[in-house]
Amino acid sequence: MDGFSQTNDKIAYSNDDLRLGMELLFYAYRDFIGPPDEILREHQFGRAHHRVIHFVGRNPGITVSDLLSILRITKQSLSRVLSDLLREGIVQQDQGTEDRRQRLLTLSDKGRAFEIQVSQSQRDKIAASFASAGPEAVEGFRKVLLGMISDPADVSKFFGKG
Amino acid sequence: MDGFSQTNDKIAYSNDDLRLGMELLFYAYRDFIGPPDEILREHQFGRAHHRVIHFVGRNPGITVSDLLSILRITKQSLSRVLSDLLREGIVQQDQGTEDRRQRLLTLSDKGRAFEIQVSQSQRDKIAASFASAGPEAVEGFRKVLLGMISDPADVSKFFGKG
DNA sequence: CATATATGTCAATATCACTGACATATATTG
DNA sequence: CAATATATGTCAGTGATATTGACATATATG
Repeated sequence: MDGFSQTNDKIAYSNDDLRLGMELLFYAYRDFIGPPDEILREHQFGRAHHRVIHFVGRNPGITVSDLLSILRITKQSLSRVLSDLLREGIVQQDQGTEDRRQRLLTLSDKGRAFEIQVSQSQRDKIAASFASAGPEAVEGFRKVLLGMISDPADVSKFFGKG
Repeated sequence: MDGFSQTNDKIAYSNDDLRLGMELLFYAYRDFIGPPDEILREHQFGRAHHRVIHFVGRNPGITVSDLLSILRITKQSLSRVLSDLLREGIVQQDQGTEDRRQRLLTLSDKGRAFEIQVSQSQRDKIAASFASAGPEAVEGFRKVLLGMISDPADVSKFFGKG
């Protein structure tokens, strides 16, 4: 029975199954975002800075508006964070060539080094859990999380599925 | 090859594999916590209130200090949120019988109804993703997330594994 | 030229978290 | 019993992250 009840060919998950899923997500996220905080604080940065660094690193040349739509925050909120990172030389801003209104964002060398340093604990944690859970579990992890994302294009466009 | 490279009997995940995992977690969490916000705002509540409602509902009679250790926040932070919920009659507080210093927290009928209302979108989202991904994927999702939680006892103690 | 878009900035406000200090009631221990 | 520890609550100050609203500039597009 494996913890769920079966009706015809559909599997109905109990309230407890669903709550467990919600809590696993809460706890994993809680423990995932915690460790980088200390390093960030030494530089007077917070989690918002980390998110920007991550997504700019992942998508070199991303525009401000695309970054806003990933982060789902307002430009006023991004502004403070981004100007910190520009001032510290972590992120670079270049005028777009096709559309010169755009400010294309990339990490500097310093920014790339910082990204690696800050995210190391997260990479280690994911790598350890992936290795321990095994490839089928990893595939299931991906499938379920992808199914919970409102616009899967947010993800796939950055991983060459399109 | 399935997207990862193999060395002996260990599977090494690429930087991109790990980043994908990090982003899936970010996006899923982002989209998961968004929808309840509107309902909460109508009651002048925020996400912190939702978390308290969830975990008190999940663990009736939980003590303040156990709740604090789940949420990993300070008692001063919890205080504001908890007093809102007590004032609104969502959460009830009873003196412990064994240890009368303790304040045992439970949801009122009103609180249980509110919990169902606020969390409905999250249950729907998880249920849909579980159903679409299939039972093996669900098991993998659980395994990987559990592996990322620093203290798995946080979870298991509430799900009768001990 | 008129309008739309991409970006930036100023100001006010709310939520959620923190640290530090101190108070009260109750339990535990020597 | 006296001393100490624990569970909880509260006051005060601060910081990070987010919001809405208003307005400005540069550039693109019709």
